[in-house]
Amino acid sequence: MRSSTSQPLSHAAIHILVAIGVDERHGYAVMTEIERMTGGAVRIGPGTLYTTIGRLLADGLIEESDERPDPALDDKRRRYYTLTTAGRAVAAGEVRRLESLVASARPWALKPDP
Amino acid sequence: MRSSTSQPLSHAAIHILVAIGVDERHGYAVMTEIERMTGGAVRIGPGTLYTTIGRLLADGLIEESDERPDPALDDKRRRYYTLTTAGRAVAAGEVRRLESLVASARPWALKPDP
DNA sequence: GACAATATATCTATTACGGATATAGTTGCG
DNA sequence: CGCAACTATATCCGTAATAGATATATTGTC
Repeated sequence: MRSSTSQPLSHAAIHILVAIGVDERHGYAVMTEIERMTGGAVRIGPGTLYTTIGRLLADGLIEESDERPDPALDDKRRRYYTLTTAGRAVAAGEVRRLESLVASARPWALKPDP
Repeated sequence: MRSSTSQPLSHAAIHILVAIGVDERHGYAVMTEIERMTGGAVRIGPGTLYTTIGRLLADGLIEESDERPDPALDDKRRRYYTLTTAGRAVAAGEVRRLESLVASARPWALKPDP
């Protein structure tokens, strides 16, 4: 267990938290959204996806919501997740960390106009 | 081997590339700089550091430079590294990817004025 | 009903990581 | 000088993270 730390999240965990933070989602949608959002550059397979979701649940960073969409559009196999307050805080911390990493790299890594 | 792909770099590899990109550095300095730059939040141990440097060398993303600083300030054990052209390109790609990740998260993760 | 796509879940092999350990050069100081 | 503490690189090993394969059930479509 590695609960409740301020340590950096894993690669997969960050993407999953961000995907769920943007909008409540079920697992499979998280997987396809990450691929879509990154233009196919980041691909989380089912193995990583569901084990990471399990860890995030255990750590209290996400939780399953019982709100279901319109039954006509629903699928009973789905499990929808939202960020917890803790999850939002941890995600914000990670985002700030990434932001400062990007800030260090931008000057030399990115040209002004590609 | 995982050479020459456009796949995301590992957590450690990104930080090492950025640290070297900011300024030519030797291994130990990379380690301490990453800790300093992240305010202690990210810590790369020697095990991860030197194995990752080895991989980055093998993949041609960094190279050892023979420029040495003022002999008075030098230490012959040190091995200095710089980014290769390929390394700079890969790092830039990663930075852009992180930038767009941050952009997706900023609206909901970060408050306007902290 | 058949069939493909969606959705979750688990197993296993590979890779990444971090701490411990080893070794050696460097610096500072009495 | 001689010794201790720190710097620096390197490897080993146990643990964690990841990806792919597989299994199984549900849903949508023809």
